[in-house]
Amino acid sequence: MENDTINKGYTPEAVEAKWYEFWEQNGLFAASEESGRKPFSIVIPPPNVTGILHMGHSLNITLQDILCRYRRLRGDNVLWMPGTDHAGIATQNVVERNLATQGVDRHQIGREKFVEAVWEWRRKYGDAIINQLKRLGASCDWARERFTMDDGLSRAVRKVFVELYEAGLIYRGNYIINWCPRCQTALAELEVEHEEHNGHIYHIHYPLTDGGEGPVVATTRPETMLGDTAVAVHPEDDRYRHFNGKYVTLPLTGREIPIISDPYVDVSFGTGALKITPAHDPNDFEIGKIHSLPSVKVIGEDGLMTEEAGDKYKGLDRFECRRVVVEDLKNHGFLQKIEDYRHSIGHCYRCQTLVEPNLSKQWFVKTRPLAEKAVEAVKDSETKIVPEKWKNDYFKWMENIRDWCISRQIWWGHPIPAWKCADCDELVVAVEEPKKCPACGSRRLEQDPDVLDTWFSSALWPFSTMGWPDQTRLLKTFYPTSVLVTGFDILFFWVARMMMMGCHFMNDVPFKDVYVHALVRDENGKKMSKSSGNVIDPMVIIEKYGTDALRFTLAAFAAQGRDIKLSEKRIEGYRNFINKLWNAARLTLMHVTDKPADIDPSILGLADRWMLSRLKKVAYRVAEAIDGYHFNTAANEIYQFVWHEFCDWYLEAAKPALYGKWGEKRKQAALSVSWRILHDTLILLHPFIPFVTEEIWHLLPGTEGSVMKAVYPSDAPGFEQIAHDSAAEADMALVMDIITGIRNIRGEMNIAPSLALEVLIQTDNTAHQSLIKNNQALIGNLARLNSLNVASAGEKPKATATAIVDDLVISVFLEGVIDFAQESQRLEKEIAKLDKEIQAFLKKLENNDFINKAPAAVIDKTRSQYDECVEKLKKLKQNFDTIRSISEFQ
RNA sequence: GGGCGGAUAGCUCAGUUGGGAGAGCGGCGGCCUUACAAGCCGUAGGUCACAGGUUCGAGCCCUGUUCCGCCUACCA
Repeated sequence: MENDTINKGYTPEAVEAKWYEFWEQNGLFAASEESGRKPFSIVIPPPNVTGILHMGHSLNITLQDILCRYRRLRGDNVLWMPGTDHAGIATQNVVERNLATQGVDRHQIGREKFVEAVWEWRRKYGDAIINQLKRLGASCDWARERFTMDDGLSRAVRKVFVELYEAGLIYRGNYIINWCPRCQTALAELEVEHEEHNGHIYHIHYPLTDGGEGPVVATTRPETMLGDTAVAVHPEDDRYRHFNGKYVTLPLTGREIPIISDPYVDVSFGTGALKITPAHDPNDFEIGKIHSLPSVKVIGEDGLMTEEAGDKYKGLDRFECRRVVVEDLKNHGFLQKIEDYRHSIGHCYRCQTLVEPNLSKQWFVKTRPLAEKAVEAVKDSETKIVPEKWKNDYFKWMENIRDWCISRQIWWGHPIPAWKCADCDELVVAVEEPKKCPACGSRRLEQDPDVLDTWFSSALWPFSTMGWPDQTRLLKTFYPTSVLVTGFDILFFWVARMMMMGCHFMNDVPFKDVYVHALVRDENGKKMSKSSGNVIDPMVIIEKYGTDALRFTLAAFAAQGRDIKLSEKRIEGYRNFINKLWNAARLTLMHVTDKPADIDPSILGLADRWMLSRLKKVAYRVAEAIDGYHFNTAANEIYQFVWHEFCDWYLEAAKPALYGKWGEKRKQAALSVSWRILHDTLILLHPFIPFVTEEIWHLLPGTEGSVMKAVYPSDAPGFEQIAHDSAAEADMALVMDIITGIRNIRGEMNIAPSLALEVLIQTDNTAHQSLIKNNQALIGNLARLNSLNVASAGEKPKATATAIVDDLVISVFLEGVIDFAQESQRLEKEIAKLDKEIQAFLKKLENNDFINKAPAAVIDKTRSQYDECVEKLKKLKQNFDTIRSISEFQ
C-alpha cells in the first residue's frame, strides 16, 4: 500500500520546521489592511527583547495563537501584531553585565557609546525570543513586527508626552520616590516588590535641648536618624504634652530639632513618638511639608551616606552605617532597647536590591483623570475582563491610583522630550528638538538626561504599533483590538495603563476583551524561577516532546482562574495524544487512498450515523468553548472525541467495513465517513496543534493547500446536512453498553481475549430486538463473538454469565469455562450496588414533599430511573438464583 | 491590616444558571488483536475541608471555622 511508508510513531522534529516555513512563505499569517471580512486583531504582549522564552510566554502565546488560527478558520481577517519591548532597566542590566565581563563600566565609555552597544546587542540577540515564538508556532504577521524603540513608536511616545504635559497631566517635581541604589534610578510604586523580613525596631532616646529627659522614638531604620528634622507626637497624647514647643538635641549630630505635634502619629504604636526624616520616608515627607521642615538627605543615590550625614558616617554604605550608628548610640547611652520586628520592605523588581525611599526631582503622570475614563470603559463593558473576578482588582487599583513616576535615571530608553535653557532656565517640552530657547533665544539648550519608564511606551502599544499618530488604514480596520491575552501579573503595569492611554488618545478602548490567564507553576505549585531551579524550559520540552504536545498540554490545563501546575508527566500524556491522532490518521490513510465519494446517507450504518452526529455536536461545542475563552473545555472536548469516540469506537467498528469484509457499500460508507471525521477533526484541532494537523492534512487525499485555509466544519457548506441524529446516538449507546457488558464478563471471568464467545440476548422489546439483529456484525466484531442470538424473554440458559443492560438480558455461554462461584460473587456485587441505588430513589419517591414540590419532569425522571433499576434488579436476582442452584448441584 | 482565590479519587484537576459524583495520570487484572505497548480491554478507589443554615433536594446558594496560596497596604 502506498502509505506504508508513514512512520509508526509521530516524529515532531522532522515536521515542525518544514510547516512553519511553509506558512510564512505562503503569507498565511498576513493580515489584510482592508477587506470585507470581519476583522479580528490581537497585539502581542511584547516580550523583553533580551529575554528568553519561559513557560509563561508559552502559555500566553499558545492561547493567542489558538484564537488567531481559530478565527482564521472562521473566515475572519486576522491581525496578530508582534513585537518586542526595549525593557529599559532589564536590558541595560544585561548589557552592563556583559560589558563587565570585559572589565568595562558604562561610565567609562559614556552614554552615546553605551546606547550604541545596547543597539548592537539587540541586533545580535534580539531575534532570539522571536525565533522562540516561531518555534511555538505563533502565527503572527511578522512583516509588521514592531519594537518599542522604533522611530514610529518613539514618535508616538514623544507626542503623548508633550500632549499630556500641555494638558497638565505630566508634571515635574521634588518628591519621595523609590530609588534603587544598584540600578541607580527611580522606580514606580509598582516596580517595588514588598517582602516580609525579620528585622529590628530600635528605641532611641532623644534628650531635650534643655537637658531634660526627652522622647524615645522607635525606628526600624536607625541610620536615617542622621537626617531627622523633627520629632512628632500626637497633639492629644497626655504623655508628651509637656514637650510642647521644646527642642531635642539629635544624638550623634548635636543638631537641634523641634518637637512638633501632628495627628498622623499613632499613639498606640511604638513609643508614640515619631522621628521625622522628610528626605527618606514618604510619610515624613508629607508631615515635613505641612510643618515646613527642612529635608536633610543623608543617603545618596549610590546608597552611600552623604556629607550631610556627618564626617564620621559620610561614605559609609547604608547598611554599614546602620551598624555603626547603632554602635555609637549604644556607646553614648542613647539606645534604649532593640526588639525583634517582622515587617515588609521593598525590593527592586529588576534586581532585588533593597529600595531606598529618597527625595528626588522626577517626572510624574497625573493619573487620576486618566483612570476615570479607563474605569468607566470597564464599568460600561466597552472592555470586558475575563474572568470577571479581575474586574474588582482593576477597579480597586484604579480608584486608589497614585501618580506615576515615569522618569528613569538610566541611559537605555526613550529620552524625555524636555530641554532646559542653560541661560534662562526655561523648560521646553516639544516633540522635535527645539533650535533655540523660546524665552530668551539662546541656543544653549540641554535635553533632560532621563529616559522614560518602559511601560510608558508599552502603554501605547495597541495603537502605536498600528502607525499612530498617523491615521492609518490599519488603525481604522483593527483598532480597537478584539482581545488582549495576558497574565494577571501585569494587569496594573500594562493593561491598566493601556486602558488609560487608549481611552485618552484614541477616544476608544484598546481592546474589547481582556482575557487574563493563569500563571504556570511547577508541579508543586511553586512559581518557576531560576533561583529555585524549578524552571521547565519550553525549548527543552519542545525538543523532547514536540511543540504540539506542549501547546495542547497548556491549553488543556488553562482553566479559568486557576494556575497551571506543570510537569513533564502531563506533557508526556498529551504527546501520547498527538501520537494517537497520528496513528488514527495512519489507519485511515491505509484505506483512504483517494478522496472518497461524498457521504451517501442511504448506505450509512449505525456507527457511521452516530459518529457524524457526534462530530456535529463537538464542532459546535469546541467553537462555543473557544468563543468563551474556555480553552481547557475545548481541548478536552476534542481529546475525548478523537481518542475515546473516533479511535476507540468508530475506527474499531469500521475496520471490517474498511477491509471490505462487509461488502462494497459498507466499505464506501466507512471510507467517506472516516475521511470526513479525520478531515474535520484536523480542522478542529489545528488551532491547538498546528504542526501535526498540517502534516496529516497534506497526507490526506482530497485536501488542497494548508489546513490554515480550511473552513471551520460548522461553517462549511453541507454541514447542516450532517444530521444531529439523536436516534443513532441512543442506539449506539445501547450497542456500546452491550459490548461493554460482554467485555466486562470476559475480563471479570478471566476469559482469554482470543476466545470467541457465544451470546444470547433476551428481550421482549421488539425495537431492541431488531436493533441488535441489524447490528449483529458490529457487536460480534467488537465483543469478539462466535454467535449472537436474539430471543424473547424467557428462561435463562444455564452455564452462562449474565449482564443486564436496559431491558436486555445478555447471556454469555461459558460451557466448561464458567466458574459458578465466581459468577455468583460477581452478580452479588452488582446486586448490592443496585440495591443501594434503589434505596436512594425510593427515599425520594416516598417523600411527600418531593412529590408535591419538585418539578414534574424531575419526578418522572426519578420514577423511571427507579423502575429501571427495579427491573434490572429483578433480572439479576433471577440469574443469581439460577447460578446458585447450579453451583449447589455441582 | 484589607481583599481575592482554593480545599472533590493516591496525585493533578474538571464540574456554566441546585436534580442519581467526572477526566487524565498512577494502582490492580488481562492482552504483542495486522493504526498505535507513546497501545488495547476490564477494574478498584470519593462523608465533595469542617460545622451550621436555606431547600422536597446542596459539590454548587448563605453564615461561621480551620488550613493553604496570591494580591494589596506608609503604622514608625
